[in-house]
Amino acid sequence: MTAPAHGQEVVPKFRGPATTAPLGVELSERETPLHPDTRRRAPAAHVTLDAVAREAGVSLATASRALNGTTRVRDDLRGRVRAAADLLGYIPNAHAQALASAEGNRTVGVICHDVGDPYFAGIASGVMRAAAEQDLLVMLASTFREPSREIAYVSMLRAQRARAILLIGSGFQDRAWERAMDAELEPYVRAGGRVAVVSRHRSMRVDTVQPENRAGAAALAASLVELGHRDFAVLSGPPELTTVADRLAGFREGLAAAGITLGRVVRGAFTREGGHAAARQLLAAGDARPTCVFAVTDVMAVGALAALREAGVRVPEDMSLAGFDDIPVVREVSPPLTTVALPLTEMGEQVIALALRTPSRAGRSRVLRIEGSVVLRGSTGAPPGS
Amino acid sequence: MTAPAHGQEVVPKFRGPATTAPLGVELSERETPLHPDTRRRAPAAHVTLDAVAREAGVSLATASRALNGTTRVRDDLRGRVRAAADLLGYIPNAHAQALASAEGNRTVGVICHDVGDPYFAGIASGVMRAAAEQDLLVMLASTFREPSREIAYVSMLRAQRARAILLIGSGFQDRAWERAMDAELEPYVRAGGRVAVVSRHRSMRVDTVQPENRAGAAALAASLVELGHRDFAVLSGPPELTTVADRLAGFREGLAAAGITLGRVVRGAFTREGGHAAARQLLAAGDARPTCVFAVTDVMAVGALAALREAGVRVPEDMSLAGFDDIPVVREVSPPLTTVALPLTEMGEQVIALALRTPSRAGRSRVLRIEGSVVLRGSTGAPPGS
DNA sequence: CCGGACCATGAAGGCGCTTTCAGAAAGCGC
DNA sequence: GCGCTTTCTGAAAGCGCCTTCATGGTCCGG
Repeated sequence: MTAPAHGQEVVPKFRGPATTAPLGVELSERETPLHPDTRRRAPAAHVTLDAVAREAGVSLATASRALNGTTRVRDDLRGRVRAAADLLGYIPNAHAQALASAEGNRTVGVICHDVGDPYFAGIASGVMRAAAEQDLLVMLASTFREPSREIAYVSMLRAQRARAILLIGSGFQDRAWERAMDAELEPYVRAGGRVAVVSRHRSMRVDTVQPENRAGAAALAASLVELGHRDFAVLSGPPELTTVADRLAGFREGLAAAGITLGRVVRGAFTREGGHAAARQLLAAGDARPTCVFAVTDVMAVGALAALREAGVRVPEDMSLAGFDDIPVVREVSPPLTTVALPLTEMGEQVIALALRTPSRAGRSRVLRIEGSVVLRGSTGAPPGS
Repeated sequence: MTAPAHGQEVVPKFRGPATTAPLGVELSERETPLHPDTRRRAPAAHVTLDAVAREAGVSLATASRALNGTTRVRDDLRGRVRAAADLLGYIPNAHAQALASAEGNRTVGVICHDVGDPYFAGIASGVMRAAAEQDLLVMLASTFREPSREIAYVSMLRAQRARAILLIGSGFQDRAWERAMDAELEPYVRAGGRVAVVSRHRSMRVDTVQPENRAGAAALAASLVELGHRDFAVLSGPPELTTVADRLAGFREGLAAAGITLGRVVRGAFTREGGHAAARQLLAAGDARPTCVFAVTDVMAVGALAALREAGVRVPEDMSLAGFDDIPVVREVSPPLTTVALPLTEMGEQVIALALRTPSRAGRSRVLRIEGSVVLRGSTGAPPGS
């Protein structure tokens, strides 16, 4: 569908004036020297193994064996093949390889909510490191928290015959979605695909890296009570996320153990802005203010901290604030945030290891529980007037 | 290819004891219900188009056409094929598709230094968003700043016949490396592959999103001079990174324009810790302290800020501090950092757009210049004693 | 010096799909 | 009703590679 060839090609030798595009960016073209044959728009075909074999004067089969080392090949032939491959710049076609060999390809799929979020970036970083060690390529997808998109991605990864699919981040408490996801995953697993997840527990019979959200939140609550707090509020996220539900429940349990009932729960988006808005909403409410606030994620806590500062609420003198996850940024803000630390990078490494490990007895899924540890930092202190 | 049915199925009803693993994590197995035929380790073959065609009672060719809509197919047949595909849970084999059609596959490769770094996470996020819109799958690789690994990844992406390869982040000023990279990229481009980069300019005749590092740093310098500063220091990164060289040079130029010579330049790693260490080193030196410090990236600036605080140096009262990039965290620290803002997400969207756009006249590579804008925040002020 | 065991090699058959190419069916004007 | 064009369908040829399978050659003991 290329334009009909002109008899004469006219390339204006024109160093484009800096045309100014919106947003303060500038687009220009620069001329580059080119090999004569590149000018013709005839995408030089890729070098195939066949060409290598011919160049080396051996059969296709031998060339394949020489390059992959599957079978012994006479040394001199192997040398010739290698040399030919080099000379021609041969790169095997991974698709053809995957198709021909039952071995499956060397790619794994990772689906998270948003790589831009430090929580996922941390886990993804761990996954990448582990993948690199095993010589695997990672296909990363961000769902931007849209459940349907997550399913669509699983489907795409299935089409790619990814060796494993990793689902990172809270699932959704939605029956229909769960069923759809299960319907997508089940045939994949049956066909030999591996699945592992981080932070999901409902209806998933797959290997899981499970942060102890509930216990962690409970422990945090206990620590905060110990500081002297009695009036609490929680900045919560979307209730359909299992992580949110667990942390909230855990926090409640922790308080209950000390005979305290949780006060207000304000709901916000699972982002910095969500935390900011929730905190403002909390302050706006006329009620007596809590002495301590727990944001279900650090990302939200950071937003909340900003909101408190803007409102002139001193942390921790007027109000204590705590989060969950221990993303890097919480150590940089001031005061640094008290939180429940999760080993994010390590979790990423674990989840891929779990997926790739030889499956245990058929039908058994493993659960790797990750205990969070409460880290008290400057954002929490004794309640005012104590 | 289904497993032979058993007469009787015996599934041990055994809830595995929780075996405790190192690192405060706990590994346990849980039993899951399984379809009888899943027990046999005979990875149920994938459903093929052939099966769908047979189920629908049409030829392979028709089934293909019906599903892809490449040619008109009688409505009732198309319906039957669709239904059969659905029923069987057919998912096309992307490898086979890629191999058969010259269309190439729908994946793009992205190589960055480290997704865990907020700078790259921001750009990656933009890439992912744009890719999602175009229904593309992204293969993401982190080099962890090892040049050779970058080349290896390009090679892997070539093997995958990725539609485009995006190189994100500063290149290395190293002749041998450049040559090797070029040798890898050139055949790829000749074969119709697209390449686009962010922040590279040496020896690359490819589409580029180029932040104006030099101009940005110069403008920052001018702004700082305007605040009254005369004594400057720079916390610099690995000199082989082009970005570092440009920002440093730009900052020098900006100062020179005001007749000022740059004082100390302390070199550190391109990380938070690198910035921290560099700042400490700067303070440790007996010299008269500069009144203003420029860290070549925000990530380093954040580390430097921590170091200054630890050393009891007040920012900006005792010393001003500025960074470059405007990653999200700099707005959260206190004081918030002065920096040169780059539209990271947008840059990610642009670089993929650039790569995917129909190539301009043969041999022309486009350069999209991104102007950074100086954002003065709390971390900079008038020099002490003024 | 011959037969069998062993090995490296080449020919050929897929892997699952797209896409010509040719043929059957249907619609049209004369 | 005939010949023509216009549609749509099915057969078959690959895409690039791996992997039996069979073959020719070599090495050994007998």
